[in-house]
Amino acid sequence: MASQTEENYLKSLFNLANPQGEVNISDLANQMQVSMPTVNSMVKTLQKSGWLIYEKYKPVTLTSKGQKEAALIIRKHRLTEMFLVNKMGFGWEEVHEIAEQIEHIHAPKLFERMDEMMGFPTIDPHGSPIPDKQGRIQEINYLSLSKIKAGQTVILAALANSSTEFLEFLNSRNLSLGTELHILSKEAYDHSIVVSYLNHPGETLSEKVCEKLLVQILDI
Amino acid sequence: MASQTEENYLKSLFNLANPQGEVNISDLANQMQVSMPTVNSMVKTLQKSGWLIYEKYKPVTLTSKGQKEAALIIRKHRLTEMFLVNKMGFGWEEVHEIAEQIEHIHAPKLFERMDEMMGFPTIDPHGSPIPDKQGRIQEINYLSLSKIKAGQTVILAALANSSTEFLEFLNSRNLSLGTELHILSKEAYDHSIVVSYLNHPGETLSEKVCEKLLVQILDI
DNA sequence: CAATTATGTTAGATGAATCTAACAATATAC
DNA sequence: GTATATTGTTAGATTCATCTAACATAATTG
Repeated sequence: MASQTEENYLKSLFNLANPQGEVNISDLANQMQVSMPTVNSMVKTLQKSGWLIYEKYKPVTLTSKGQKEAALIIRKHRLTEMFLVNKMGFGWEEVHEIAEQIEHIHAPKLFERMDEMMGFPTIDPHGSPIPDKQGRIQEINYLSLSKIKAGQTVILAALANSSTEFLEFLNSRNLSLGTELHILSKEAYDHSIVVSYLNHPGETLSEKVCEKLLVQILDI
Repeated sequence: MASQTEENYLKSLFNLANPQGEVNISDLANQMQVSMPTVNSMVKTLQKSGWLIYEKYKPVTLTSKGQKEAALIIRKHRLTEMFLVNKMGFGWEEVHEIAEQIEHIHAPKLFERMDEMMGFPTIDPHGSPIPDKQGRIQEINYLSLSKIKAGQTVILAALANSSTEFLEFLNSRNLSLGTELHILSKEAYDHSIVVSYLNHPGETLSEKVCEKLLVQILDI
């Protein structure tokens, strides 16, 4: 069984993996906020337990065992976030820190009960998919709002970033998942977008914000 | 802030304290399932942080800061147990192990929400008092069923032991908190008791069981 | 392609929480 | 009240997760 520290490395490895599944030591060190030698010794440990493949001076790759383990931790994290929002009345900006701790609890029944009580949700409060019990993750390919042409109507489906600051920004603009957005115009100079939704007739969203808003095109 | 390990020592110290608040090193070692030298070095650490008073070759005593900290951890444990039973449908025999992990979560709002959702309960699923937010614990002096005379009627109010085995025994006999018990007779030889309750007209309870059943006398 | 920059590794140290072996103090019991 | 048993302490080692300093390899770039 992986220690809490090891679990956090697995999660970071999973999230940092490029399309080939590779992760650089320096990126991992940066993500984990530890020094590179620390990562170096930890990847050796993780390799010994069969969680990843490591060769000197090469990026590391999770084994399928490691990928599954990571996905199951992410499953616990996302189920917890959804439970806190749906069953305990938390705001979507409050749940990450708590889920970060609860994801390490070893109690299968606890997470099964959460899942059951919520009717087996497939996404978390930020629109990210919840891996299933086998650690399989359903990849949904949303589009970034920054890629949408003026005139189109879309539904806000997920967020590419779920930092508290970003979530609080969205709260201040009354933006939540499921909101229908009409793209009124795009500014060529700074790539900002003007949208209308609900009782917001013309809200300007910067490129930085648009990149993080993942949407589905509404075909009417 | 105390580490998870330190929190467990504080909790054990709180539970093992005699009426003078003293705890022996050997009892603590036994409770924590570690060696005495380990406890010896840990009590020195805990003293440096002001959680307890330690003098060579003397039993240790929690400071009031240490007592409060311990009570607040126990508060989180008991709130969690109650939440798992009342809001998530767990049996009283299933919750200890989970609460043992969740009690170390640092998230005041999580426990405040649990408390709120349950209407601020004062006891946990095993009848033990839940310390308040200031770490004050309301001492309730129930009587052990083994001390009750034949002919009396009592209400099962709490348990002096909450091991899974004992709770499963009680489940098998349909005994739960709030059950009204009529003491039919006491056996002088082995101190067993015959009680009637619900649809159990004559159930014999051994002395060992009676000692762990804490009751209130029903004055009619 | 050689020089520079970025990335990765080794060696050695540290603090936390644990252990065993050996020793010391206190308590108990004839 | 000494001998024995219980309880507590010291010393020294171990494992985990971390660090810094120094060095090595790989990648980038003029």
